[in-house]
Amino acid sequence: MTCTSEYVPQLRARGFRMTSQRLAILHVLRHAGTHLSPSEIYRQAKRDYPGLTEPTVYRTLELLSDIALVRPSYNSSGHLTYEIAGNDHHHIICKQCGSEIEVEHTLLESLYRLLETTSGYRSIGSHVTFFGVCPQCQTS
Amino acid sequence: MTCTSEYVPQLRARGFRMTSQRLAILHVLRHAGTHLSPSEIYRQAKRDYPGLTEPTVYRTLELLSDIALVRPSYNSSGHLTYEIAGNDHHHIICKQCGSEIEVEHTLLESLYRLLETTSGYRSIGSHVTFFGVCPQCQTS
DNA sequence: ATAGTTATTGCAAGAACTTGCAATAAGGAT
DNA sequence: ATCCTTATTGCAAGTTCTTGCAATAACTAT
Ligand SMILES: [Mn+2]
Ligand SMILES: [Mn+2]
Ligand SMILES: [Zn+2]
Ligand SMILES: [Zn+2]
Repeated sequence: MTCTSEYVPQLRARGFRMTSQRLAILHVLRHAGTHLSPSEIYRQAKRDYPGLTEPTVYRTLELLSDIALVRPSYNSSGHLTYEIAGNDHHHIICKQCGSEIEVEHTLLESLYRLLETTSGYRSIGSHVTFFGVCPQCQTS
Repeated sequence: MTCTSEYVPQLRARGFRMTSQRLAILHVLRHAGTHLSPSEIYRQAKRDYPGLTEPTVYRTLELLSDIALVRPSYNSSGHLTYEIAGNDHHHIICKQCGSEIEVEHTLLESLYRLLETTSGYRSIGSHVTFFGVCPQCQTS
């Protein structure tokens, strides 16, 4: 499945257009498979499309988040990072050393049901980041 | 309980000093009782202590977060905001209209126990923000 | 009270992020 | 193929946030 064939319909369905800039950014995120900062995305996508500018990167990442093609999250220093949307998961980051682990979404499902019934809010979102202290840092 | 008498010992206990700047910032947050952005905190605290500068505000908020006197969180547009530490709670923000509600921490307690046992991480932190769609926005 | 130690601050410069607006180009229609 | 509409971009300027370093002031010890 190529980036073009996969993402063009998803953009069109919402009334958005595919552009070289968006394709370059999606390509970077898809190939990376991890969380990337806007500036790192900018740096890499510029290789594909040298005319790319920073404002476009920021605006594109926000759009792609809105239509759920990418997921925003915060790293240990509180800055926004993005990753390509895929299997649902969450993160726990160590407050002290910054080490990060993934958490299956299934662990949160009963909480989400509870939140939805008690709050009335729906489709309460994925990709949450929790902060704690990792096993290593607990000993020292 | 005055700000000075309450917070001086908490800073000292960790080897930090109380300053007019920190006192002014703590005072603003305590009086506000809601989430405030760094620039709003700066604006208000400057009234108490006109010499205050922005770098000090940012550094202070980070310090106070580290020692848990204030809690950081993200608003609907993804920007950092801070509130004075108090009763444990979390938030759900509507992705569409930005409306925000609080969630008792007790609702999350069993999840936290589950996360701690499965991950090995400890004291997994409070003040999480979930994103969903509020009752009003569901109808339209 | 005074002096000494060093955490904290202000300054200045830089990096990251945002915004308005005119120019461009994607997609639809002819 | 060509034109038309308007979503999208680049540019330039502005705002927010960060960082190194020298000056300041909080606390300790005398
Ligand atoms: Mn992730
Ligand atoms: Mn809160
Ligand atoms: Zn750790
Ligand atoms: Zn809403």
